[in-house]
Amino acid sequence: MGRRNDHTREQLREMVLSAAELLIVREGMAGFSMRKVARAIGYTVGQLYLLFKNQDDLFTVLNERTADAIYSALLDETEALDDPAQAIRAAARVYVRFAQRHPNRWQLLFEHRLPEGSAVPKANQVKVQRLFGLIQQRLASLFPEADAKTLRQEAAALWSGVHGVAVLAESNKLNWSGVTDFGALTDRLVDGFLK
Amino acid sequence: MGRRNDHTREQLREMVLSAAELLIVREGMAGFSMRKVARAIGYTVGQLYLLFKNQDDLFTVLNERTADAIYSALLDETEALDDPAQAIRAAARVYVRFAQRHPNRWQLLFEHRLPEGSAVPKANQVKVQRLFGLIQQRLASLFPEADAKTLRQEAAALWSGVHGVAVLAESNKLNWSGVTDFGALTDRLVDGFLK
DNA sequence: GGGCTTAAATAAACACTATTCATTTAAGCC
DNA sequence: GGCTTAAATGAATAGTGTTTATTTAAGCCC
Repeated sequence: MGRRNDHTREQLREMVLSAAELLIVREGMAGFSMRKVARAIGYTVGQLYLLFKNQDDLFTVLNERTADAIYSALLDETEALDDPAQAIRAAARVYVRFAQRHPNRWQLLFEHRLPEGSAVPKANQVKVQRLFGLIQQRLASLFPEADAKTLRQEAAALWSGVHGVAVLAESNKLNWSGVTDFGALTDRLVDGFLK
Repeated sequence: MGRRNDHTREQLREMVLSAAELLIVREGMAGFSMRKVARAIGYTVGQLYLLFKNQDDLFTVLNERTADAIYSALLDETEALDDPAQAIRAAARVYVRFAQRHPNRWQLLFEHRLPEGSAVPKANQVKVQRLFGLIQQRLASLFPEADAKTLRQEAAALWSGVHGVAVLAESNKLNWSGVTDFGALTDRLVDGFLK
């Protein structure tokens, strides 16, 4: 076939994105291919390259969405909490749980690298930093007397730690002998830190 | 050519491993290929498959070596230290620095996944757990009264955190606004924890 | 309605990849 | 010197991302 006009360009992009996301969820990065995505939406590969610059571009957009999903999850579970310490604990647990429940999307977000030379787009950086911003705010209201710089460093240390738990919960590397309750592990880390 | 007998089977394996490691260091997982390795040692691809089961098998052996290298680095920088708190601080810094200095080997170790179904070989698991064991010991001598179980959990929480700093130092994801001194960040995390 | 323009979609090609295996080559032994 | 056997090759298979000439049909004008 040639021109069909079944869908608008925007609709097509959306179809590609959701098919790609489903494929990532089901088969992970290893099982992903542009041809599979094309087949899933009933078009040929060539069409994908009229909608996205290349595979990395497609991945970048998917990662934006994953960052949004994490942000929403964090917001949902913390915005009702007034106590900043409790909010941080809840946020950490949500973050770790997201990694466990959506390992393939998590991996795409944090392990996929663009070819060297091409920088991560601003939009993506902002969306990822926003996650961190939530914690920084809570920490600020927990320690109102602290100056901005130490606060940022403190937040970075804390959230690096939480990120580490998430990474290991998801990958099962380091295979902790006997430690399986990552929720408790997260609490331990956060509580150890907030004192 | 056919049979040459230039090298023993063991020598050949060693040649493959060091060529593969060099390639990983230089070009990372993305730039790696079996053909490049074969070319580098002056043999054809087919030969690689007489020496290693497949690419994943080769990667698994490389990862064993990386785990060894990290273990040696940790041991070198901590065995002379008597104070367990200082030893843990030093170990954490070494761990993070390794990730920064050898990002491609680090990535292969912690981000490469075997196809689902095939388990990580025992030898590899042991070599990675050994890293964690070092910290656990130091923590044990720091808190002699603690029971084994809480000690393990405490060590897991601490080392997850350190691992998180390493991951983020190496990947530069989360792009901390302004935080560039990951050594200081590591100290902050460890010190926050040891209290 | 028929022809024209133009955008949408395809199909085929290119240069790669991991992996397998029949075939060839040569080293070591009788 | 001939035979056995292990070492090494080379070609083939089935995939990959990406590009591009070509085809198709939708929308518009006469």
